[in-house]
Amino acid sequence: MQLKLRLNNEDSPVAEKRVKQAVERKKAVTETMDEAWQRIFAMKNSETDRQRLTEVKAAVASGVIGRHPADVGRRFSKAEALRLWRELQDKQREETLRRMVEQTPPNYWLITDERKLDELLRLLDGEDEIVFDVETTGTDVWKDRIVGHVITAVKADIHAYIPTRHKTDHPQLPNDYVVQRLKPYYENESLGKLAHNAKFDIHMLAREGVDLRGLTWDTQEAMKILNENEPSFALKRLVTKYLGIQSYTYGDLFGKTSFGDVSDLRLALAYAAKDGDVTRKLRDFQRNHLRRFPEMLAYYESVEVPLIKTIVHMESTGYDIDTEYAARYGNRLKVEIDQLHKQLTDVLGDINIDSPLQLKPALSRAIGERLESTDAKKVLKPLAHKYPIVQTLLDYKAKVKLYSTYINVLPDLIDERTGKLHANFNGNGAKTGRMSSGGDGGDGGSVNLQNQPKDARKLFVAPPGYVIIGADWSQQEYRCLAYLTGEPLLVNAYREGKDVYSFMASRIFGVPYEECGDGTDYRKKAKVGLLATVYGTSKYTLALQLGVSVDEADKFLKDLFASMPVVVKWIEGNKRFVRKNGYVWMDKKQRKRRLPDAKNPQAERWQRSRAERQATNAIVQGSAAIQTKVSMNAIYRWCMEKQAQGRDFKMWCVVHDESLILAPDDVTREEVQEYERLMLESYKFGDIPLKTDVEMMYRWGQSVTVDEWFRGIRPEK
DNA sequence: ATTGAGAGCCAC
DNA sequence: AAACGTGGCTCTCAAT
Repeated sequence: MQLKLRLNNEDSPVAEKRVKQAVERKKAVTETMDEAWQRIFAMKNSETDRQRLTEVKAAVASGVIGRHPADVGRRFSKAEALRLWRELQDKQREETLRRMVEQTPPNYWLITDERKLDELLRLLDGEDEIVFDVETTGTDVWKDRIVGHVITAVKADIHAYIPTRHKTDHPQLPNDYVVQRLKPYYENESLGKLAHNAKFDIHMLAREGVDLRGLTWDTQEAMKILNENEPSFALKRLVTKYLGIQSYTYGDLFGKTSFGDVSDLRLALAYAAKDGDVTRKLRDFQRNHLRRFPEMLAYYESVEVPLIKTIVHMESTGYDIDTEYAARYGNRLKVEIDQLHKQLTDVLGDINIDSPLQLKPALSRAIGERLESTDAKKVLKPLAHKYPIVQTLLDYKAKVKLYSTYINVLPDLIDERTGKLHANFNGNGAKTGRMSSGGDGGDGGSVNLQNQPKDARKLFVAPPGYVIIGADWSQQEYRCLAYLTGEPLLVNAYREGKDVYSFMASRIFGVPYEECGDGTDYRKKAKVGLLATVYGTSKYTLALQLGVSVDEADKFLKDLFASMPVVVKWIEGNKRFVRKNGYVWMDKKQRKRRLPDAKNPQAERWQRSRAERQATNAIVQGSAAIQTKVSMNAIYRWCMEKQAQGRDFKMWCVVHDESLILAPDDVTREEVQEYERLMLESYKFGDIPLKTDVEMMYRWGQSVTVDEWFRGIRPEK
């Protein structure tokens, strides 16, 4: 009895806690600070935590900061260390701000009256280029507002800050007045403009009715050309790293305070004008480096820089979302999801189906098979025909994904002011130079326009009076491969206008072309095989994909390679090159993909193999992306020309190998042909013929052909 | 409440 | 340890 009682006591959480505390007290007494740090650094810390802990350790060691007397008796914990980090931040922040104001250089001008503004504008009249940067209330280009303008007169070496909407008692010029005075300069094409992340500033200026022209350099995008592996593209980080100029991030100095709430304008000047100053210095540094690679410099200036305005235009166009359709569709999905959920919990018990951790054991028990994971494609799909509950689970998962990531979310992202959903596109989101989409959603919500599933695309509709025209490059990457390699098999197939997969299948399997048509096993295998070649798929993965043995997959790969010896040699050459140089070139040396693992003797074998696979993939993917970007710029210019003629054409969306525009719904056949020509002629892959399929639609994905459209047939609304 | 990691899944 | 390249969003779960 006594024993049992004692055990109960020991087991109770209260007792457990007491024991723990006792142990900790003992540790606090016995543990030195060095040991405490050792213990904390041995924990699984995130990269930011590790960084912070390192700073605190140094600050404690040098006596800048110390433990609170109340804490000294306790064990030094990671939590306490991170609390100290925050204190350290505050302390450093105040000190830094004070010093910054004190040390403001005389060529930093705070402009709060007309006389001084006049003086700046007279300077600008003698300039060839300026740096521009707007300070704002936040980072949402659709909701936030400008609170001040940074202008650097490059030749004069004057860096001005013109506050316009700060919450302060200090006098300042009204924003409308400043915009009206600056507008002629902002819009002057022959006055060059430099900026860091210009897309943001151009959007913000557009809000004020300014159409920025003459952009010549974006230091953020330039950095992505100079080193796509850079850990951070924030201006301050780059300036600190490459120019050796100590520069604090906005967060370091102001935390979460909106810049408009900075009431001390001397402080605002010291911070803001420095941006203009260092942006120009960073541009000079970057240009010096890029000049050693004339093709890269030319590509950057003629494609990447103009692309920024193209993207601003596309993002501004925005998307009309059919909210009624979304509501109906969403409700239906919700009902179906609830039904499926009930069926699942009836069998699996009261678990969270959405938690793989809970689902795996429950499902394993239900079907009596040990499961490796609950991955739908790899694990569940093959079991679906055997167990109805697995099929139910697959249906449930698919519907939940569609509902919670797309259908239920899209209507909430409509901007109240513009009535449209605005996506964010990142011009160099991928290290290969492809664009990415997402992020920057303002209040949490954000959307990726490049992974909308077919069913979600139906929510995107043309505005009244417009039609969406979509055009994709047929087999963009394989035509690019044919061009880059000169592989006769591919080149001949494209020259003769044949179906490449059928053509390949015919050669690999020694079967007549006619027997390798659409839907045949031969063609399917050739298609998977070509993909495998470019991606460097192993025989093991290929075996899984084709549903054959590893030996058969191996033989298939050998046959495939034998049919395309030039491609094989080319891939081997890429591997040799990347092993020797640590990077590869994309088409015409316009871009590099740096893969240092490939030539790093310290890297593991699997890391080197991965880098070698990435090398070939990056050349193809990156070169295709160049075609897309050059064409986007051409389409944008064309839209502007059409608009000048009173025809309202706009870029709507780009998804890697597909571009979509909005056209007036009285669009003519000639206008559609102009668009098609831009797709086919803006950027060629040598003399490999290009092909594009053009579709006309009111609702994304529900299309008619151009011929049908001009015969009077209309797609579903 | 916020943050970060991991699993999973959408696109090309 | 991974075995196919490039991305981004949602959800859970643990830690703070």
